Amino acid sequence: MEEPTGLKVIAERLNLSESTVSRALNDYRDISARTKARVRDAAEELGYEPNTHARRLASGKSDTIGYVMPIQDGQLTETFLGELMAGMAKMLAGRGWDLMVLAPHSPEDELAMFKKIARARHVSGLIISRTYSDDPRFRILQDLEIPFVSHGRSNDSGNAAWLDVDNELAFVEMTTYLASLGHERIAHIGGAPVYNFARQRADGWKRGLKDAGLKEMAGYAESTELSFEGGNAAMKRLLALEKPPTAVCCVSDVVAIGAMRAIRDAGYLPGREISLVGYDGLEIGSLLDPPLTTMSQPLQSAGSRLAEMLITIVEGKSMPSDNQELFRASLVRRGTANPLGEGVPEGRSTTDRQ
Amino acid sequence: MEEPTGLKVIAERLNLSESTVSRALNDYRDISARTKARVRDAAEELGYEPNTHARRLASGKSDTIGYVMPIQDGQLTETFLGELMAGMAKMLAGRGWDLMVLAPHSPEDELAMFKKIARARHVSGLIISRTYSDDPRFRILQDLEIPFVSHGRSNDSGNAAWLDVDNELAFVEMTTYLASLGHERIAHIGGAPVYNFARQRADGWKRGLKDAGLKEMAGYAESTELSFEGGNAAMKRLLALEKPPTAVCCVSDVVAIGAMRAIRDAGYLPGREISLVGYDGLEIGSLLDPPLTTMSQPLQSAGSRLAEMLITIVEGKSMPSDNQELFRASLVRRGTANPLGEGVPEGRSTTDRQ
DNA sequence: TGCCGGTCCGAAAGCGTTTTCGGTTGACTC
DNA sequence: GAGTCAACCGAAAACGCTTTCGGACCGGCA
Repeated sequence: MEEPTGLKVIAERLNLSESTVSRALNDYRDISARTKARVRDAAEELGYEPNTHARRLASGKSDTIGYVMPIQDGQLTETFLGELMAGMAKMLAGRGWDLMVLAPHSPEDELAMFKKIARARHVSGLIISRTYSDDPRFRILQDLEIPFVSHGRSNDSGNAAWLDVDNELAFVEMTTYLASLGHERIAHIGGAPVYNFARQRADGWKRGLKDAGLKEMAGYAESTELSFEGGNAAMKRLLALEKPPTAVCCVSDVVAIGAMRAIRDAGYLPGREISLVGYDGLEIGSLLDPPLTTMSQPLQSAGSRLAEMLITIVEGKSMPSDNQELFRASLVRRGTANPLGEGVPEGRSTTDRQ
Repeated sequence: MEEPTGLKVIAERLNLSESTVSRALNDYRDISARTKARVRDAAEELGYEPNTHARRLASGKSDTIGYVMPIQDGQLTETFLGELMAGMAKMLAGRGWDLMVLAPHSPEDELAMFKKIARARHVSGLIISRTYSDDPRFRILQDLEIPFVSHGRSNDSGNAAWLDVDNELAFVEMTTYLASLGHERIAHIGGAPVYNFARQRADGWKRGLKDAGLKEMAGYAESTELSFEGGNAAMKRLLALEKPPTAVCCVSDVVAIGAMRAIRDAGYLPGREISLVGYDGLEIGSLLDPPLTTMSQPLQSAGSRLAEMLITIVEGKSMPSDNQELFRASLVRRGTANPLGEGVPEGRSTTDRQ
C-alpha cells in the first residue's frame, strides 16, 4: 500500500520478467493469450498503475496536450471556456491523455511558452482559440513545428488544422429567417473585422440578404465594439436613419442586448416594432424581456472534436490540412424575432409597457 | 535543433560531468560560483530545456496539480471557471508547476479518478470546487492521502484546507446595507441547503437582520432552486404575503433576475417599490434594466491563492488545517437597491414605464 | 535425423535526470 | 611538513518503464 506496486512486483509474483509483463499489459502480440490474462489479473489484483513519468520518458511520448487560454484583455469572463475544456478533457481522459492549461498573461508570455514547449516537448500538441483575422500564432507554431489545432479560423490558417463554426452560414440563416418573417429592411451590427468571426458574420448577413432578394440599404452595415455600449450606440445610429430597419442581425448576444436597450429608449419594443437576433446562445438571454432570439453553437462536442483531431495529428495519422471542419450553429427561437408588424405573440410578453 | 540538447551536450562542451551540470543548474551549493555561471551561460546559449519526464521520474516529484471541474449536471455554464483556472495556471506557471484538468462525468467517474491518482501519483495534489454541505469527497481524499484544497467549505471540511468566500459576512453586509437604506421588511430568497454556500448565506441574512435590530417576519425566508424560475416563483410567494417585503436578498444573480421578473409582473419596478440585491457579480447583471446590484467575489486571486496553498501543502511546508482562508465579497452598487420609497434615482433609469 | 519457421519469453540497453557518496585539490594550521 | 578542513567536482546508482534483439522450445516437414 505504501510502496506503489510496479512491474517488478507483478513479475516476481508470476515468475516472469519485467519486460514480459510490460509487453503483456501493452498487448504486444508476442505474448501468449494465457500469459496476458495472468498478467492482467495480477495487475488488477495488485492495483497496478503504471508510473506516468517513467512511461513517458521511456516511450518518448507525452500523451499530453495543452489548451492555450485566451489572453485576458480586461475583465472578460468567457462563458464558453468551461464547456470547451470539459469537452476536451473528457475525450482525452478516455484515451489516457492529459489536458494541461496554459494561461499566458501577454502575447510575449505566450510566445515564450511556445518556445519552451518546442524545446521541452513535454506537451505534444496545442489547442488555441480566439483567433484573429491576422493571427501570427499560426506561423509561429508551424515554424516551431508544434502540432496544433485552432478553434476558429484566420487569414493565416492556410493548411493548418482548425475547427470553426460556420459563422457565415449562421448569419445567412439568421438573415433568411428574418426575411421569411416578412422583414425587408434588415440591418447588421457587426464587430471590428480584426476578429475573424466578425468579418465572416458580416459576410453571411450580406449573402443572406442577397439570397432573399433583398438589397443592402445605406447605413445598414454597422460596426462597433463587442460590448453592451457598442451595441447600444450602433442601434441608436440605425434608429436615426431615415428608414430605420425593422430587423437587426447582431454579431453577439451582448451587442444585441445593448441594442435592445436602445430600441426601448426610442420607445419601441424589441421583437415588436423591431426584431432582433443575437449570437452565442447565452443562457442569460433567455432571462431577458422579451427573451433574446439567438444562434447557439455546440461547445462540448467542439472541445471533444478538437482534442480528437489533435491526437490524430500528433500521432501522425493525419495531416493538419486534412483536419478542417465546420460546425453549424443552430437557431434558438425565443422572443425577439417575430413576423413583421404583428406585435409580440409568444411567451412571456412585456408587462412593462402596460 | 533536431536533437534536443540534454545535460550531456553541455557537459561535453564544458568538460564537466553531467552530474555537475545538473547540480549547477539546480543551484547546489557545492558548485563554485564560477562553474555555475559557465554552465548557465552554456545552457542558455544552447537553448537547454530539461526533460520534464526524466526530471520528474528521477526526483519523484510531479510538480503538477489537478483541478477537478464541477460535474456538469445539466447545461450549467459556470461563468467562474475561466477566471479561476486562469488564476491557478498563472500562479503555477510562475513556479514551474503544471495545471491539469480533470472533468469527471459522474460521481463514480470522479471516484475512479481519485483512486487512480492515489496510485499513480502523477498529480501531486487536487483542487476541488462546488462543495456540498455534505460532501463525501473530503473524506475520500483524506483516506486516499491525496493533498487537496477546496474552493468552498463543507460540513465535512474539518481540518482540510479550503478557501472560501465569507458568504455569511457577505449577506450580513448586504442586509445591513439594505437596512441602512431605510428598509425594515427585508426578505431572503435562498437556495437548497445541500449547497453549503446557500446555508451560509441564509445565516448571514438572519444575522444581518439581528445586527440591524430588525426581526425576521413570517414567510420571509424563502428557499428555492438556483434558477430563474426558482427566483421567479419565490418572489411571487413573497408578493402574495400580507406584508410583502420592501427589499430582498437573493442567493444568486440568476435567482435575483427571476425575482425581478416577478416584481415587474406584479406591476412594480425593481429598485423602486422593491429593492433587490443579488450575488455573484455577473457582468450580465449590469446590462439589465435597472442594472442589478450584487456582491462580487475575487476569482483570479482566489485561483492563485488556492494553487499557492496547495503547493505549500504538497511540499510539506504547512498542514492542511493551517490553510483555511476566507475571502471577502464586495458590494457592487448598481440600480436595484435604493432608499425606501424614493423611486429610482441613479443611472439609466426605467424608460419602459413611461 | 536434421532443419526450418513459429511462438513465446528473458536479458539488457536505454530514456535524461537527480542525488548520494567519495575523492581530489589547495589553503591553513601547528 | 604532516595533518585538517573546506571547497569542488566525478562516478555511479537509481527512477520505472519501453523496446530491440536473441534464444529456447516445439511441432512439422523432408
